[in-house]
Amino acid sequence: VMILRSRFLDARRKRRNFSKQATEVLNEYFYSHLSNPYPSEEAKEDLARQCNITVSQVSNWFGNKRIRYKKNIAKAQEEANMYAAKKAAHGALGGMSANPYGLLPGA
Amino acid sequence: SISPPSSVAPQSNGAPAPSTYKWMHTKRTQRPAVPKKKVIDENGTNRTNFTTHQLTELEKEFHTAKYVNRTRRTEIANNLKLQEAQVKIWFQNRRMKEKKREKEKAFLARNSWDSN
DNA sequence: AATGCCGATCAATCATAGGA
DNA sequence: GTCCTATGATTGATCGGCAT
Repeated sequence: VMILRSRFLDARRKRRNFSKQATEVLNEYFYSHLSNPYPSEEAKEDLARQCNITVSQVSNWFGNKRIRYKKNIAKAQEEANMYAAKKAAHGALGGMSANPYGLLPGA
Repeated sequence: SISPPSSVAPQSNGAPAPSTYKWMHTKRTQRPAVPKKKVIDENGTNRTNFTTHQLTELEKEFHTAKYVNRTRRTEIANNLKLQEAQVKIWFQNRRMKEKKREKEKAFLARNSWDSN
């Protein structure tokens, strides 16, 4: 209790988890851009609107996601494949084909 | 719309796709300390935790001026026992923080479609 | 060539939410 | 209520680019 951060001042740190749908939207974007999960400012604003959160929160989410993904690639890749499969099954006719996500569990 | 720190993954030919991409390996030099001087911590974590006093003083200074001269910066660093670079970085981060808050505020105001 | 600032990000940590 | 993990936010410091 010496230096202690006067953290109690950070009342704003009253965190609330994002809605399930919001997390779903963010994850879908993240895993469909796994080769470069760095949304542009515009993409962030778009995601923010879709998720009903702020742009900063979108930035925080991606920052945390990237770091934590790296922390445990093995575990995260399962989730990655899950989203990849989900997208593949759902977006067979979708309108995208540039360079999807591609993961290989064999590693 | 610009500044993706790292480009895309190799994705050459034949192979389906890499299981890992460049951004996943990027190891930002594990805390090499600020600019010059080096004071490696117990393990190498050089993220200094400013004391409440230091932060309070820095905030006061910021309230006076968003930017610091070289001379003022030297004084502050001396008084607070911080590296000049740390003071410089602190002000930089502080300005960014303020700007971010203003930005959110504006965006939020724009979003609240009341104006009836 | 050197130094400062910006914008974005990193990386570690804080503090709480959620689940067992 | 206790303990542990998941997760949003904060922040000192780094990276690349650009300006002075």
